Amino acid sequence: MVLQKRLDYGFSGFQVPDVPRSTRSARGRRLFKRKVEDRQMCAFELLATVAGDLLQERDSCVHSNASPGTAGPVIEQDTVKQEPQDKEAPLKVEPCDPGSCDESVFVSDGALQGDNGNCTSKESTHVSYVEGFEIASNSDFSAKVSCVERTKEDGNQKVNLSCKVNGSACNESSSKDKFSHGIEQRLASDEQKMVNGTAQDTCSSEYVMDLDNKPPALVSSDSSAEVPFSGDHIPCSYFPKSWDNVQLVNKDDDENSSECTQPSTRTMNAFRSLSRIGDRRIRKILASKYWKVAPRSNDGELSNSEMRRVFHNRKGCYTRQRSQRNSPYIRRKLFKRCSKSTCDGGLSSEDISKSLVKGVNGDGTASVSQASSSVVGQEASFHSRGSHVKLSIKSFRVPELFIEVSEMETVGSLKRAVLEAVTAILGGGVHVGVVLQGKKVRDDNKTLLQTGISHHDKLETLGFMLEPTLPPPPTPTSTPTPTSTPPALCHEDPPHLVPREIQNSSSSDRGSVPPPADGSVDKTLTDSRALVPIPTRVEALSVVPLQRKSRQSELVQRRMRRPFSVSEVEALVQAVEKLGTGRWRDVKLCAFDNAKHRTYVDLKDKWKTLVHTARISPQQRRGEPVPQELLDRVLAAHAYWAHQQVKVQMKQQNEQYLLI
DNA sequence: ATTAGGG
DNA sequence: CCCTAAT
Repeated sequence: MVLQKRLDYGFSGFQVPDVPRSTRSARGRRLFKRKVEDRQMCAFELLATVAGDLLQERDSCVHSNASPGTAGPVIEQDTVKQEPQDKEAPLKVEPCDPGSCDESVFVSDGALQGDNGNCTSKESTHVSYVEGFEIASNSDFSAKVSCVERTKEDGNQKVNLSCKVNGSACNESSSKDKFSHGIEQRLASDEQKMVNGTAQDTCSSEYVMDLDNKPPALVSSDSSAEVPFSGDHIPCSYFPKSWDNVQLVNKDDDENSSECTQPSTRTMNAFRSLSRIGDRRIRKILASKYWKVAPRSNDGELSNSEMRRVFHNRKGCYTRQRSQRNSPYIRRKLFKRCSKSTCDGGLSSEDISKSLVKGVNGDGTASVSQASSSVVGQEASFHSRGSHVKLSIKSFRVPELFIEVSEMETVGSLKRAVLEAVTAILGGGVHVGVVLQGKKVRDDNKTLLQTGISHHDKLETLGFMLEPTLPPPPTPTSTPTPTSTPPALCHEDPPHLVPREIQNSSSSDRGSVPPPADGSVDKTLTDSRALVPIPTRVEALSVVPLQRKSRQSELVQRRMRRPFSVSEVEALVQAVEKLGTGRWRDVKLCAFDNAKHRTYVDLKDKWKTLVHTARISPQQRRGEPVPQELLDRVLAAHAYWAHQQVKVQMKQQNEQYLLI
């Protein structure tokens, strides 16, 4: 079955490295404007455009305190609006340790593709806060950018533009164009200012789209943190061929616009987002369903071990996502498109800075400004520069994912499959949750069938959540529910040592399918909030995905524990009786060929534990009790094959001896 | 890719 | 289950 679901992602704390200074932003801005106008740009690209384009100059990263989460007053043009609640997360730009920042920016100028507009002005940009992304199943990227701040540098004059964009087109009920409209206005206004010179270094504007009421998550300022989104390039073809097919999704109803809490010295210009943003969606259907992913060129960045880790568990899941298949470890410039542009030496992949961004509180504003100003003028290597941009992504949608999973697979394997697919895109650090009909499915051991995920009707209500890996899921632990699918048993030659009757009786239930559990969905769902993309405990969450250590552990999290069911044990025993203890691959093929989550290593390990279990007293055994009869067979088979092995060795020795 | 073992 | 050395 093929699941095509949208991923509603809920975590925060991603860091996005900043982009090196680039000279070509005017073009980007125009493009941005145009794209927005055309509504052909999905939020994600919008983000890419805004962020990538605007982030270019770290040096002049000026940062504003915007309170994306709170509904704020409308900021009139040329008026300064001071937002009292600065608790929101302003960004802090800090020098980056070059050594620790080996990641490149994920934001690129993809949106600028093909645009050869004149680049007349230089612009520095800085994304201060990204609220989130939403990527819909049908193909698009959309993003909610909570607060994007950019600084435009015009000669010695700098204009800071602060943009708050939230997700999709945020329009009033009827006008789809308001979004673009507003942006347009803003742009026009900014440009006007630029022209008039009215914009001083503290002029900022804000584009506000639908806002999130939740406070932004702060990102840890650990410079060594990992940057999930960062990376080199990802194949250009990763992106939809035609952006005409992108849709803007407006998913929030939070109509409130945010305010800019900027320093009073700044002139602010705010575009007030239209109040009610309905749940409407403005969309253009994506024509091409499949994105192409070009094979990844060897960038030699992945060590063997890394690769291995990435692929380690793939066998168990069938993930049909090209990006994953072809470029397993995509944690590189996600937004990089085939833009060969870079007309004036703008952001090229090489330009991407490796520094990371650090998130900070509002009070960091001053420091940020300082930092940025201090760097201003250092045209040189972005490498040396240490500005950081922090982005917090609350939610986003992932482009179409095609995941093929057997109905007999467990929820856990489904999660892993999704996780792998998502990880390929995001770079890991997240945990995938499954939501069905509004309820979180917690039992990873249940099969999809048992959970009801196989029905189309229910499929509609199937959703996934991405959560930070860190807060170890307060798993109720219990729910042993060993309902694994009985493996196919080998129906073949009679085992040598097992009494016939035992064999028959034990294999009587072979092939039986566990009755679908009625309450497949765990009703003990903690709270509906789980579905809410925004984590409450921002602080806690924010730090998690950023741990550098996580690089490996995050990407390849430990496989879900899946205790062997009795029927599986039975199948294993039977197979080993027949094949012996040294042919795990054959055992796998024979008895667990359709159990994707059981590798031959697993089987070997299980046999090892079975032998151990059989040797200890029943009181010492844990977990689901294994029938003594099976354990007896385990010991018998173990002894038998051990003996066989000795015999073979003796024989070989004799042959050798004779030869000599 | 498998096997064998230690952790 | 994970990790690895050795095949």
